[in-house]
Amino acid sequence: MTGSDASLRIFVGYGLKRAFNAVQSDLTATLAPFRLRMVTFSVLALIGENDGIRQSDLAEVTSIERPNLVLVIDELERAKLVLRMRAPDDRRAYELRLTPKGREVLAEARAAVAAHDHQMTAGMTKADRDALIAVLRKIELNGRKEHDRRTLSRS
Amino acid sequence: MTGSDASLRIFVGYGLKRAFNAVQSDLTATLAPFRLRMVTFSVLALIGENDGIRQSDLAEVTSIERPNLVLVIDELERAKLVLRMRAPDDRRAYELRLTPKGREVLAEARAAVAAHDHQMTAGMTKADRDALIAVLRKIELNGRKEHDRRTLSRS
DNA sequence: TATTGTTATACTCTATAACTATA
DNA sequence: TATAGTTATAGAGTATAACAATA
Repeated sequence: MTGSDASLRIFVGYGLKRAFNAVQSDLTATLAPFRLRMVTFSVLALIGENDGIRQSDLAEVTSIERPNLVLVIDELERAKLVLRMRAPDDRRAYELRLTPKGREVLAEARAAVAAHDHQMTAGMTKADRDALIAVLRKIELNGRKEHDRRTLSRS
Repeated sequence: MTGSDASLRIFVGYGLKRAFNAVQSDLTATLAPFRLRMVTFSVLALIGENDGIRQSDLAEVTSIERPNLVLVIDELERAKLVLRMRAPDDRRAYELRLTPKGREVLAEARAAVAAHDHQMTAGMTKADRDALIAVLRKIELNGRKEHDRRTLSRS
């Protein structure tokens, strides 16, 4: 007896969870050779894209709580991929920048992640992928909208 | 400065994670009034769909490790939603069944989850949703295929 | 010997409160 | 008084090893 989950397969959320679990597991294996985790890869990419971004802005973009982001940056700094530089105009803040090594590792890891992403979506055209990305963004926004509705009605 | 994540938005995996986070957060709020978590709801639904299923088969279907599933069933049993009954043909095993209260709570929770799922996919037609579910399943299978490839090449 | 359910445990992820130094 | 970064900590969620009862 193997059991069936047809009654849950009708939900988008269930498919989302199972698809994400599969992707997460493969992505973790993809990033291991670079000594990166999903979260350190994302943060590395975001610093690369937003040179000089501050930790609190980065926390905002990633939805990572500030205290947890501190540890992520510590990890990237220890690996000599990222630098914390005191902001000249606000001595409480740090501006985050990639080191040359950080740029190099990011480029290589990004190529590996791109290959992984294409394998996960094997059998789909570029148009399919773009449509999927748009739908996922729409779901994310619907979720945020619901969250705001719940939050406001509690105030 | 708010920061941009365009360089990650090109990945399906990134969209998947962000969409799932939003859905998870709303689903958790949806299930709270029933004193259910995502995992207890899923397990409740699967027992409802597979009357008499055994814990090890349920662990297989859900990809939940056996030791962790024990605690989930404990929680559902304490809430009087599920019964462990000794299997007549194998006295090591338990057959899992819903109580009448379990069936009742499942029906109500399932209706709430269906409403939540539709809100998360607001703006999509039924055909859109079905197509999305099919794509997500495809990704899940691609992931499993990659996992098997990696696992076999290590043996 | 192998399997079912269980216990104990550890590791990761995430969330919150409170501190410091600056503003 | 508020904000940036930090520390400490606690709670989920998840994973593994080892055990008792049974096959």
